[in-house]
Amino acid sequence: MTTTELGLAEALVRLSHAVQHVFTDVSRENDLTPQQAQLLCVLAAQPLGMTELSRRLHLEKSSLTGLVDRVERRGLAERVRDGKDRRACQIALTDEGTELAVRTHNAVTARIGALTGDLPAATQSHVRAVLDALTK
Amino acid sequence: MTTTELGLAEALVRLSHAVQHVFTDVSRENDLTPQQAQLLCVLAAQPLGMTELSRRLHLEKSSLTGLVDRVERRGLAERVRDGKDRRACQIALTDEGTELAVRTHNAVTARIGALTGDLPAATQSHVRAVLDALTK
DNA sequence: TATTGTTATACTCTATAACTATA
DNA sequence: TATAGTTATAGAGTATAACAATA
Repeated sequence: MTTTELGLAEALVRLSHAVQHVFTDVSRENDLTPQQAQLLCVLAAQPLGMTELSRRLHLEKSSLTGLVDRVERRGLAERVRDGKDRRACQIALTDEGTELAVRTHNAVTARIGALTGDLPAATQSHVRAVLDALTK
Repeated sequence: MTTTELGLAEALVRLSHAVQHVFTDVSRENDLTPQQAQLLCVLAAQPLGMTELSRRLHLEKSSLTGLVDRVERRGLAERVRDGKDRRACQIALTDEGTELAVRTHNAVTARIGALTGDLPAATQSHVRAVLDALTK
């Protein structure tokens, strides 16, 4: 039977929309577009070059140029020229950008955590393990 | 402990991004923007007015006007004037729009189903039940 | 007065194609 | 030649504010 499969896929899509809405709302409250917030969250882990960022965000490099321009103009990130390869640069968050990235990330996980908080701990860790396996 | 909660929330966010990418890719293959595809999928269930659509898509009504204009211009949907309330209209898919909505929906669920298909049936239904409860 | 939907305006986001500079 | 990133251009998506028409 494929009923179970289809049902799960649809549940994942619905869930994704719900998460998306939370992310959009939180971004807004922090005066960021969802795209800017996502960029900041990716860069919070480590600085990255344009090509690698493009790959991670599924965006054309030319689309990224403007996005990075705008967060740089706001003082949230900086293009740091690479010493070895003079074509390349690393996009690094400023202190303000890092602070905003952390705040946004925490607000998103807190809001989603509020939804999942009522689930039994065993259920939470089971579902988490399954989802981790899917996105690995 | 909050470790489990946070871990689950983060897993849900990662998963949401993965689903988002699938949705974007499929939309593209069907010559639609992700926003247009989402609109079509919502309308596939039933025609809706602008105010109700705005609520479901988390968009301002003014943003929706242009989105509906573009799908209407492409012949995928139509504004049907309401007989009772002459201010209102229902947005209804054309046959072509319905066909495209179904194709997109099926492609998305198939692609996500391919990811989840390896899971044991019991795991699938368990996770589905949990996710359904979260987005209810 | 309240509600339904649109218009006007200003940005942001995105892709394609062509480009510069460096490797 | 290939790669890193940008520019030019065009269109799509979005919000805010002001508006028209109907309830």
